[in-house]
Formats: sequence, structure tokens, C-alpha cells
Amino acid sequence: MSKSKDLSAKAPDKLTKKQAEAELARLAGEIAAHDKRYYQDDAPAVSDADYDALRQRNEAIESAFPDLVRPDSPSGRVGASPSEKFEKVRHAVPMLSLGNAFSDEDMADFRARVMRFLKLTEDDALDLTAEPKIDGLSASLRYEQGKLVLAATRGDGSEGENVTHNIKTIKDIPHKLKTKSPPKVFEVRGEVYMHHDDFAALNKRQEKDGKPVFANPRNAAAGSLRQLDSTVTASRPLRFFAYAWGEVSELPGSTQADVLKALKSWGFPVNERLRVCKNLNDIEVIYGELLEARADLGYDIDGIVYKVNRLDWQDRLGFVSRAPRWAIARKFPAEQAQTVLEGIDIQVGRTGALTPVAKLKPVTVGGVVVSNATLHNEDEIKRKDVRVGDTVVIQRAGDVIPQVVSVIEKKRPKGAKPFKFPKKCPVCDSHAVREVHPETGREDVVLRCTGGLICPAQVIERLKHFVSRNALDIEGLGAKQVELFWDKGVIKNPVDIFQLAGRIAAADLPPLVEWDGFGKTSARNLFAAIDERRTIGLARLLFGLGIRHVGETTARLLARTYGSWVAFRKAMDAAGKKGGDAYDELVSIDGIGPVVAAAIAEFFAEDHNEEVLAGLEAALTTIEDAEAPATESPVTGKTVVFTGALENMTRDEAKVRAEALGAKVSGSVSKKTDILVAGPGAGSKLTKAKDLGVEVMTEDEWLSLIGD
DNA sequence: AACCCTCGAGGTCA
DNA sequence: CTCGAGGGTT
Repeated sequence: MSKSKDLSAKAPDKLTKKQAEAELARLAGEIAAHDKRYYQDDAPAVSDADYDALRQRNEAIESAFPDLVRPDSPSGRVGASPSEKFEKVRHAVPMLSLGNAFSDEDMADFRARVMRFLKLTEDDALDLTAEPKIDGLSASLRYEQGKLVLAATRGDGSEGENVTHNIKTIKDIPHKLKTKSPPKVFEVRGEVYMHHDDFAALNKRQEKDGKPVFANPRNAAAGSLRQLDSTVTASRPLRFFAYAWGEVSELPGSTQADVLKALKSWGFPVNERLRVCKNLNDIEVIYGELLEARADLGYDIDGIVYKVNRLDWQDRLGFVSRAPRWAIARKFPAEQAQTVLEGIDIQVGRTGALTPVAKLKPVTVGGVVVSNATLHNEDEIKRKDVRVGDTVVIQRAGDVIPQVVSVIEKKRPKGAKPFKFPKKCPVCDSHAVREVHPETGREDVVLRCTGGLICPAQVIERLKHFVSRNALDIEGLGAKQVELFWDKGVIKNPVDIFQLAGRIAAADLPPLVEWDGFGKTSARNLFAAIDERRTIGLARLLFGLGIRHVGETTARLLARTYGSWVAFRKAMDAAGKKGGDAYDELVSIDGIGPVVAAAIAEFFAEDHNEEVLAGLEAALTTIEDAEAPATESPVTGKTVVFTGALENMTRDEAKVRAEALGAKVSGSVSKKTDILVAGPGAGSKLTKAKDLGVEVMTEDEWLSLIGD
């Protein structure tokens, strides 16, 4: 080692040929080892910068001694397997999440809700299937003509990652459906998980090999499935349970239970504890049974999933935002633990919100070590009377997020004083206030730093938000880099990001390579990523600005309403010139109320925001117009009112269907109404519609219009 | 009152 | 990625 150390200090062109040869051999070995640690063992041993330095040195020596380039030279592998990532796959049918129930009462509510929606009575048999909710990761497997052609992770529900190669290594999953007449298309959905015994054995092996052990089976399964090298996945003992489906050309049955039975016959493992519940009593009994059996199952479950068994009813029930109305997950009570609260930190968020975080003596709960937990706000601390030094009960809500449940007062040390929530921002020392709601006059629960632009914490958080994934999504510019650039005083607002490359080129700033954590490649990639975002979608930009109360959805709503950046700016400006602000215009948008409208109007009335916007307009090449709504139908954009009795569907169903087609459903007839769908017994609304000359149609006419 | 949305937190792996 | 609190909208 000492010999190579000498060499590594020597400039490439000062090396003798023999030394260069030795040095190249050493670098090849070392870089390959780092590659393996990083890509296969998920345990990088060096920083990216050090790694880059190794590669750079290798390249420098190679260029000085071109005839010595090794056949296994690391430079030949640049960008090959290491930088490859999983390809994104859009799910034909989104993979949704489930609503949660925590008690028998919640389950009764769920069942009642379903009955109300379907207009059922106790005489109608409402069967629910019940099965354990496996704690793993969901995947969607697409079979065409009975052959497995694509497998994807859930991702965000609409877009996942292509993990076909890895999925194919799982023995539970058939590559071909065991049936003579396979459907044209069938997407099987289920859970990839790891059995307790396999998990223990895997960790033993990891330990023996000197590799890090996994915290729990779920993480082990997730890590295994996301391996870039599928031979590694193959060596991991993954298993699978099928429980649902996505896009299908035909269904082998008319109930949930039937289809699962068919899946079993096709060669998939289906959980053996699947039951059908006829009534509330069955629902509660199976819960008790499963809770008792939980420890002996051999795999982790975090609850029970109940689904309406009849598929025609599932169709009628449809969805609320991202969850089906026909299914619910009954969660098991969370595991709890006790520990000592050693301190309370105050964090400052992008909107200035001061959030207290409990610093805990590390303790294991539900398989992971917890050392922090959010305390949400001042009131929460008061309500629970949490004091520094207290012994507290903590649990992982939904088995994920650590939270402080309660304080054990008996164990309180003498002299522990109630926590005094700071009245000033811990970062910039500005006053912290509770905002007052303009109409109700109620005070907000969160204290906010009033520092705004002078508060470094807020500015940095806003920058992080600007570059984050759902906003500008600048790759290579994450939280760490934002902080670095801020520390160096180089990036103070979004515009600075786009001027970075230009200023370095103009020698106004030192080249990135001279900075900590940047190598040649990472610098080049960063500039490329920034340039890529000089063309940006309107909704992303609006979201990225970080206007209070304007999240992804509202940003998209604004983008869709105005269509283009120019139109949007004009609306904000024109309204401003009249002496008022854009408020009136904004509140008239459906979905934007007084608070949100005020926040947006204020943002655009602010001079320093105007400055940044002008800078962005100059720096960006194109702000893309909002895309047209996804669905195009005869009723897109029309305002529809339903009145009287509907025969083929409930009012809620009708509303859901119409909205899915891009129509707006309203409760009362006005001159804005385009269509009134009138059933038997329609009264004043029908009269009013006729008066106003609104088009009136029957339920049947409506159904044929929307092509049902 | 139901539902939707923002906002912030923590953990793990790449 | 997931969750929960709490505010906003209808």
C-alpha cells in the first residue's frame, strides 16, 4: 500500500512507464471495488468527490500513456452499467392506495357507506372479502397471451419502475399462466415480500460476508427488488401473493373471490387466509382471529383488507381521489415503546412554520431505531404536556411515522419545567406569529417566522422546494447542493441557479471542480440538468414558486384555468392596475377560496417576487402551456345538474361518472348550467331550467350522450 | 360534514 | 415513499 501511496501523489506526466502501469492497475482494482460496493452492496465507501478524483486520475494517466490503457480500464465503462437506472412505466390502470379503518366502528361506517351508495338494504347480501394485508411492496405483472411481458413497481401509483428482470427471478411468479386459454391481457397485482425465516437467513449471510444487515423484512424485500443487477435479486429469497388486477381484457369470474381462485389456478400464490364476510360480526371475528395469528404467520402483515366481493358493485362504487370506495384496510394497533425525551428542536420550514421535533433516546420500535418524532406544534406540546427529560410512549403511526403518544408523568424527573415555545425564529431571530384567518378570525395553530426573505432557513427551504422533484426537478441539485451553494453565497434565489454556468464561464465564480463535492462529471451533469429545465411546464413552475397554499393540485388548476404563463401574468397584472389585486379574479375560480386567492394575489403584488419572476422570464427559454384535460368527451367542460330520481345510478355515481368525463357537476340551475338531467319527480329546477333555456334531457338521453 | 389539499416529518436505499 | 394534522373548499 505504501508504494502505491507514493505514486498517487505524483503528477501523471512525472511517472515512469513502469510506475504508470502499476498505478493504472491499482486504480482499475480500486474503482471496480468501489463500483461493486456502490451498485451491488448499496454501501459506498467513499464520497462521490473522492470517487470522481480516482476516475480523473485514471484518465489523466491514460492520456499521458495511451499505450498502457488496460482492457479492463474503468474509463471504458463510463456510463455503462453503473449509471443505468430503471425505466419508468406508466400503469394502464393506476395502482391505488386504500382508505384506513382503525376500529370496529370505522368498519361499520365503511359498510354503511357502501350500502348507502349502492342503495342496499339488509336483505341484499353485501359480502366482503377479507385477507391479510402483507407488509411488502406492491407490484404489477402484465401478461399478454399468458406470457409475462412486463413487471413494474407501484411507484407513485400512476408511474412505476420496470423491474421485469428482477421479478422474473422470483420463484412464486409464473412466467407463463397455467391455462389453455389465457386472456389477451391480464395484469396481476400483488405483494412482493420476504418470509421471516428467509429474512433471518439472509441477514446471517450478510453478516458473515461482512455486509450490512437489513432492518426488517420489508426493507430487505424492497432493497432486493430494486437491485440493478438481477443476479443479486435472484439470490434473495423473495415471495409473492396475488390479490388484485389492473388492466384486463376479460375477467375469470364475477366476484373478487372467483378471480383470486382463478389466479391461483393460473399458478399464483393466493393468501390461504382469504375469507368472505357476510356481516359485521364476520368482519370483527376475522379481525380477532388474524390479530391472534399474526405472530405465527411467518411474514409481516399490518392489517386486513376488506373488499366488496361483487365486481359489478365495485364498478358502481368507483373511486374517491386515489382510493377505491369498495375497499378498506383495517389496521392493527401500532407497536409502542418507551424512551426518554432528551430535547426539543425547533425547525423552520419553507413557509416559516416553526415545527418542534422531539429528540429521543434511540429506541427500537417495530423493527427500526427511532430517535426523532414530530411534535407538530405548540398546542400539541401543551396538550400532552411534554417536557424535556420526560419518559414518553412512542409508536410508529401506520407503522411508519414515529409519534409521541403520551407522557408517563410518574417518571417525570423533579424540576422538569413545561416547555417554553420560542416567540422568535431560532434561525433569524425575527418575531414568530400565529396568523389570523381573515374571515373566521381564528388563530392558526402554527407559529410562523416573519423573517421572510431575511430568514436564511426559509430562503433555503424555498430553494429546495423550487428544485424538488415535482417542481423544477433539477437533477444533481438536491438539498445538499442547495445548502452548499447558499453557504458560498452563490445561489440566493431561483434566478441565480440559471446564471450559475454563465458566471463561472465569465470567471465571476471559480469553476465547480474546485468546490467540495464536485468532480468533472457531476459538474457537467449539473449544468446539463439546469439547461434542460429552461423549458418547463406552467404547472411545475407555478408549484415551484412556493406560493402559500398552492401545492401541486392548485398549481395545475391555475395552469389549466389560464392556459399559458402570459395569460396568467396578464390576469395578475391587469387586476393589480385597477388599484385592487388579482383577488377577485382568483376567487371566482372553482376550487380557489378566499384564503388561497389572497395568498396568490399577495405573492404577485410583492415587489421582490416581481423581480425574481422577471429574472426567471429572462432565464427560461420556454414556459410550456398547460396540457388539455386528459379526457375528451361530448360533455367535457359542460356544467351539468342532476334533478329528480335517477333510475340506473345514484346521484353520487352520476356525479363521479360525469366528472371523470370532464364535466362539472353543480347542485343548482343557473345561467351557467349547460345541461339539466331530469328524472321523474323533477320540480323547481326543471321549471327554472326551462325559463333559462337550459338544455333538458332524461337520464337515458344523458347515458347515451356519454356513450353508456 | 365530507372531502381535498398542503405541509412537514422520518426512514431506507440508490 | 408514507403518514398525520389541520386548514380550505364546497
